[in-house]
Amino acid sequence: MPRRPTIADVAKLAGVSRATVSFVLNNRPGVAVTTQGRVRSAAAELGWTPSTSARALSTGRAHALGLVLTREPELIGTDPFYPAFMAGIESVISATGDGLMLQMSRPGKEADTYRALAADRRVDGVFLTDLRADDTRPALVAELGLPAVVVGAPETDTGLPTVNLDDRPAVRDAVLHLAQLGHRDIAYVAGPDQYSHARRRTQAWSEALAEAGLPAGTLLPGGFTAEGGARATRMLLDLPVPPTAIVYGNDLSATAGMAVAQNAGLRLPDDLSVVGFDDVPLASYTSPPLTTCRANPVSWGRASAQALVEAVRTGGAANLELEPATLVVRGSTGPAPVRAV
Amino acid sequence: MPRRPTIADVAKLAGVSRATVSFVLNNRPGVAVTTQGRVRSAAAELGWTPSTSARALSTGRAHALGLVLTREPELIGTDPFYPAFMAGIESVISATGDGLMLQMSRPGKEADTYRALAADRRVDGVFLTDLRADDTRPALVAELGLPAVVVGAPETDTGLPTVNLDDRPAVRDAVLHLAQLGHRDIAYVAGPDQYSHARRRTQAWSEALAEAGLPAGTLLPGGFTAEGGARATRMLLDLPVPPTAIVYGNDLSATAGMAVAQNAGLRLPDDLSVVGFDDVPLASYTSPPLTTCRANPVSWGRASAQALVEAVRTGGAANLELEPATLVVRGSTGPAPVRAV
DNA sequence: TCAGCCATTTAAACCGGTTCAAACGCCGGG
DNA sequence: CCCGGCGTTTGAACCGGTTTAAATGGCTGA
Repeated sequence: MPRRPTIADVAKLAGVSRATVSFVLNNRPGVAVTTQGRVRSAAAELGWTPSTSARALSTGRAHALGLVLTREPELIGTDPFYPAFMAGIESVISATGDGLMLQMSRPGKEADTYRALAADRRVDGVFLTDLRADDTRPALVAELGLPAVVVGAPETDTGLPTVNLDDRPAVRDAVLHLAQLGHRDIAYVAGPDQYSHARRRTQAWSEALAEAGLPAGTLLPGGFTAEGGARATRMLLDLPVPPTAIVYGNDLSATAGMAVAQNAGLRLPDDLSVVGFDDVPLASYTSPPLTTCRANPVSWGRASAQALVEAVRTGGAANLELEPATLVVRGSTGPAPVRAV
Repeated sequence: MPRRPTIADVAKLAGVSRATVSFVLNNRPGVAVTTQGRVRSAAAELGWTPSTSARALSTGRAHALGLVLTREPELIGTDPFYPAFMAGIESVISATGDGLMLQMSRPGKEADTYRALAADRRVDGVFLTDLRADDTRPALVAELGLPAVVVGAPETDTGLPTVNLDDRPAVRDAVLHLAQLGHRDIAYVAGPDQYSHARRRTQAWSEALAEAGLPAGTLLPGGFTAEGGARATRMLLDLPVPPTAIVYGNDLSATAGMAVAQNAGLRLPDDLSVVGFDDVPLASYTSPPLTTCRANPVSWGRASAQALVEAVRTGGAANLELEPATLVVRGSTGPAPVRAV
């Protein structure tokens, strides 16, 4: 196992000093073209790549970004957001040569995680996802001097660059779509209330009801889980006057809710209309296919990564508003059943 | 923004040399207890944590492990494996103080990814997941001198430490369970054939059929996707004599398959029995609840991380066999329909 | 009293890059 | 012929740790 080459080996082979090699590598002006050529071919011949840790030490930049997954263990893995989001990040940082450091953390323990990331200087900046009401993380990263980008949650001003993708238009369209189909009793099964994005979707539902001139609907927590969706659905169906349509905070809850309704003997969408959120791959293949809302987490990851890279480089970045989520109408929504008066 | 403290600051405050601080930090023997105390409280007072990059440079270890996601973009995110697996990894490396570097890579381009990881010395070792037939990665990491642990795929001897979790007993149990219910025509909707684990499940199905004294069943590709599962199911139901039971390579395909069957007017499990694989959170909440196979990806991640840490430290690790996957019987399997003769 | 030993501590080199001030070689102009 | 200036190159310091060999100092036994 030959020792891997260092900048000194390249310098020797090219017949220049280490400084010159470094200049060429970072294409700094002021190096003769012929010298550049010699250095580059020497580097290529030796297969030399600068050591990340050495470079990190002297530049003070880790060349890595941090993503902390603060979601509850049982929620992580049910959510299609993160993998897609990470794919978006990757598409950006693979170009800049940065790495992505992943940390998992249980809610509540997160502050330590960020503190550790900052203290170790393992990352140059972090993504803040799943912001919650009164989230302490924006203040924390500010205190730590750690560049950060907030993913979502634009209304609470954090003083940090924010990349936002508005869920609300899709939820609003879903409600209006149902209203147009004649539904007047549209319930909502919400995600965990502490998440800003979950609350925002709930709010969009309630505002859209008002906009459509409909009475307030029943609101139940579904926790973004299958179990929560199922339980909420059972409760809704047990009401003296059950809703004719249910909008869910995500597809997982919605799919579970559909199963509950079908087990209860309801036909979808004839007896009950259902709308989800996320447009998971399964959504087109449920029975009936799920009407749902589609965001673009890949573009979100891409934009967030660009913003964070920018923030690391310049100390700040502009807020960015992405294309909002849209409604995808499929078979799980239909005309409201004619109800005995 | 005060400059963050270095080891020199701690040394000065404690009235010792930098070397002593380093010794205390790595709890090396030969430092007086009183000195240790002074150093530790000085470090605590300054809130000092050693810089990862400096440490990485002098020790030659990056204190990070690499996970390359080589799955197709459309498959990533539909699979509950990785998040759970990463949670398992995290539980180990959070104790050792290591980090987890994530890289995404399209199949085919992966060699470059590993090469880059190794060249940059960004990670001390890598997890090799989703091994495929004639996978070049084991040879590659061996050539690069990069410690690695193979996750799954025990039968193809890679010369690398392997952590395995046997899917087959669960699939076998599923087939025997169906046979006992009177099914004689049990089809299989397989995952992508190039993945070793997908092939192994297929093989388990076919062997179990033989063991149960049943004729060979129909085998169709489902690609581990919803769409593939739906398509395969349609083809199976269109057969002159459709199977009375279908085993799917994963829950996603199975769920999509269930929807297709129900849309075709079949009642489950009366007309058709269905078995999945993974036991995703949704599985208990489909209609009917999905009979499926359950592995433990968290324990897999934990064991793999332990093995990789060991391999990095000592240059090798023992192979490890985890508790095999088990069958979870729910409502989607039932007695075979009585068929007109 | 002093050599010798042990426990403890330290100075200095090293890891592999980056960066700045200084040196170099070469040119044209005075 | 010498000097100033420019384009190019380089020596050396520096980043913040680890590690080794050597120095220090206190104690014991002869």
